Amino acid sequence: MTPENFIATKASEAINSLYNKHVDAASLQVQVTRKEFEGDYTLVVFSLSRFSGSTPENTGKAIGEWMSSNVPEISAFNVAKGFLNLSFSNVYWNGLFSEIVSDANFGNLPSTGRKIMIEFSSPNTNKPLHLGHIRNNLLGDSVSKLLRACGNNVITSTLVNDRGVHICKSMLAWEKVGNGETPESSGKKGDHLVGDYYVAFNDIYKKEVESLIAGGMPEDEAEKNAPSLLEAHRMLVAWEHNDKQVRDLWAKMNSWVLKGFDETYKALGISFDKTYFESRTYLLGKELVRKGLDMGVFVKDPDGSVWCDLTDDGLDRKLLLRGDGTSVYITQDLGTAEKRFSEYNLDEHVYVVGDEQNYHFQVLKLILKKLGFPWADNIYHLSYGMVELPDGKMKSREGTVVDADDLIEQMYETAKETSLESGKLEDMSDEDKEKLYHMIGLGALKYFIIKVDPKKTMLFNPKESIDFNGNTGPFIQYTHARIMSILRKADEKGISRDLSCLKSDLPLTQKETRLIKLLNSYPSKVAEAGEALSPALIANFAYDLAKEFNQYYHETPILKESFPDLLSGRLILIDTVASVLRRAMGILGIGLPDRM
RNA sequence: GGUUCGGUAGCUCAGUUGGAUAGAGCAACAGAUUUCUAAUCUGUGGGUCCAGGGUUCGAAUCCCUGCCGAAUCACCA
Repeated sequence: MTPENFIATKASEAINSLYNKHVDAASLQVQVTRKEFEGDYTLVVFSLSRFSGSTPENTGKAIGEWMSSNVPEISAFNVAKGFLNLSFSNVYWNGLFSEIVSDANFGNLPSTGRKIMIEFSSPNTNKPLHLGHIRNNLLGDSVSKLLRACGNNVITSTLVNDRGVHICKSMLAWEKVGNGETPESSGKKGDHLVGDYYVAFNDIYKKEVESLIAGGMPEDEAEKNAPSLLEAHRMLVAWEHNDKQVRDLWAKMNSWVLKGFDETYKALGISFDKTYFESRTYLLGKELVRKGLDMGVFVKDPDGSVWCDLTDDGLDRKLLLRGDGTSVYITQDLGTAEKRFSEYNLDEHVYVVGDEQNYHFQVLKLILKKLGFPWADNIYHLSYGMVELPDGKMKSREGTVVDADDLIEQMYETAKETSLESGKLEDMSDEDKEKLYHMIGLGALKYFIIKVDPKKTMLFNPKESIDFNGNTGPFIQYTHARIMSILRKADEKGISRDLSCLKSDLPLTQKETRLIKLLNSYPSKVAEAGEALSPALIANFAYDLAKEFNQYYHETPILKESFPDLLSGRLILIDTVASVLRRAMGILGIGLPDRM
């Protein structure tokens, strides 16, 4: 039981005993006491005057007196306005501390038996990943780990958008001006190579449009009739008709891109349990359209196109099948959702997709509901805002896109520079150093992005992101490294860390009870974050804990003086801090080094 | 125009089911290193929580109106 629940329960008993009124413990408000007041937890008593018929102050006093004489764990109380501040005894904190230490599975919630699929990343195979994808990938990866920590069976998946006219554009440009260039022959990473031809296509296209306009064609018509664009469309049709030459080229270039993506994912420390390819799923959903027509939830227009009328729900009419019978994006999504739920027997499905698709997912859910699927309510769109740069939005046309690989490299380099400046790693092997630079650089990047509320448009300042102070990943990594350093030193000195020293009368300083309080709140923080699909909550928790530890570290000579039991108890405490930091940062996908 | 989401310190962001004098970091300034790692810590200054109204013991938080910003409203994906 958490301290908050404990107090609520006891307070409910107090009210029962004092005023002979029943009040549900869950309805009572208990919060952590603010720093400037004496006490550990605070019961808000304003609303309890109705039971006592007295002022909040008197009510607080009465309940406080009852608790301090009837609840041995409560050592003191004071009342300020309508707030009853309660202090726990040293015995209680020691007990709580022992519980945390002895729970090998601390912070991992019991199994829910629920199976959840989470789809994220979902890249197009015509260009490399950029900063926007990084936010997506990091969110998806950390949320999947968070849901696992919450006791769910999680399947990570990605849907590779490997077909469509945008892919044909890269292919076409490669055919025209590529001279047979390959990743091997050019030394370029596959996704970058293909991306270059996507850019090359746009150059060709732009010139064609210009010359058509110069020849007297209106702009909008020129944009539709540029020869290369028409050619790309013909290529798409050939692809759909399984034209061998087109398919071979497509398969070859896609394999380059996918290999490039794999490297980026590996550098980010991300993997998927299941990879779907749009080229194999894009025809799904037509069955559902038929079903919807039979059920009368869809309508067919005279031209043969099929629609779902959502005007009663405050939305528009949504197209599901074109007049020629071909499907559109949402048709495919309906089909894949149905397939996944039935194939995997899912309880929930989370989609990590940018907020420009909020409307799409609103519609998707609504249509699935109209089709009568009971799981339609268990679809969550984890929507995230755009990443902007100090000089504005990223625009691929203007070349202001931050490339994922470049960024990762840049973070690594900065971590390396800063580490070299500190000069603390001279005796470390080169191999370990490389690992460490990567861990720090990536930790900085991941933490910077994950700590921001997903739905907010965020500003990414490349310079500031590589800050190793303050609320950053490296700060937490550094805190961990310091703890490990102390533990190493303790081992050298032969100081034991025997759990038997944890007796109920071990004296604790205020800073130490604060640390225990924080540690103890971790499981409920995980539950809360899992509920809200918000790894940012975990990031902020980790920072709070690291900060609290650093303050403690500064004013407490951990290895100096004191009795053996006290010394041993302190070491166990900071060891537990390190272990909870590892758990929390593990959810964010951030590694913690033993030294740095 | 409709819908959805944002607006908190100079900047980047927290702020729990409505609770006490709204918090961090960065930047600025002033301090602390014979140390268990100073990549740290302490202090100072900095606020019309977009504006106005409402609900109540109590509002950054909930409701209404307005202002500003973003996304979206495709036979694109």
